[in-house]
Amino acid sequence: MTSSRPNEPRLPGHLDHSKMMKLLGYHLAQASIPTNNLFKNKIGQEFQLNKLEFTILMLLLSNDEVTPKRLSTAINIPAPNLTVILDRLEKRELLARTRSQADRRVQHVQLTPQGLAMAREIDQLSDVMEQDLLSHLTEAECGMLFELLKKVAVHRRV
Amino acid sequence: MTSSRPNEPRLPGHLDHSKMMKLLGYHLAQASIPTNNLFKNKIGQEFQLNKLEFTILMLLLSNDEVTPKRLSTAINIPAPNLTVILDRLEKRELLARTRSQADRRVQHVQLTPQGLAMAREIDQLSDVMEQDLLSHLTEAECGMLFELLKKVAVHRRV
DNA sequence: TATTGTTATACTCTATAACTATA
DNA sequence: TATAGTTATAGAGTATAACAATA
Repeated sequence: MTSSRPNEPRLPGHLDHSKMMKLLGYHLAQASIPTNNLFKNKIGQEFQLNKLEFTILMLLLSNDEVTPKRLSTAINIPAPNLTVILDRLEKRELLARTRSQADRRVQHVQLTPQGLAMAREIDQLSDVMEQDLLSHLTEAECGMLFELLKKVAVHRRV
Repeated sequence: MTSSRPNEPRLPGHLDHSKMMKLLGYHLAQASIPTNNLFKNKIGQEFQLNKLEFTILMLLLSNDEVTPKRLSTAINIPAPNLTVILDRLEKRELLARTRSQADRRVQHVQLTPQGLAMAREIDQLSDVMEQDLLSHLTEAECGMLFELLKKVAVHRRV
């Protein structure tokens, strides 16, 4: 029952996890632990933002004429959930929603001055965070890792 | 406000996501979409297992003398949540909990014959899933990707 | 009749405190 | 007094159906 390779590295708890070490999904999850923790410590906690909220602020920083519809498509969350998130960010006066004149069903979502300032700040902070995270990798390794992850991500037809 | 690189690849919803494309965490999340979907379609749905339950079955397949304590340490979930998961799997008669004779506080968690059969089946299925997922990568790329992800995962001191 | 966005709701996951039984 | 495991509970995150307003 126990693994035939007793010198494999083991999990905390000293359990053989060789059955998972062959799975990409497991490695992705393991690699996500430090990135998620770093995000929480460096950005999430201080600015009271979760990953989705962070992403929304970043998208608003680089795009005009953003609507909830386009956002929910882009980040792949159901419209009702996005409504709640936008409510939250609007209540904090980080963004504002205005009705389109051309089509009154549509809303335009824009950063407020405070939202813009915060978005710029966390954008810069994310660069620092990234340097820390990737300090163990050479620049070549880093480029390779990103390219390989993109190749996996493209496999989106499932 | 809009990105200075208008020919960058864009997100569904046609949004510029250049601010996220520089972040490892974002690439990990994007790459996790197909792996998670594939897991759900090939294993999760048919066997009614989530990722944690799958991991637990795999750990039980390769380890003896497993206790809830060791499991909760290994997969890093709070003990109360593990109790609920083990309850669920025990009710399905995939595993059994027995009191240790040496220390009656401790439980030993073991696969039942059905649990063992299922664990072996999903272990083999996970190999097939993996082939599909990595079919876009050469063997060298695949090895490189795993090594780079391990390097990132080691960065666990955060 | 279709689309944008909202409300209401339910289900899962995750996190914490308080408890029991054993040592 | 400390440890293994449980109970109860609260909070996030996620998903779906039904609705209002507009086209």
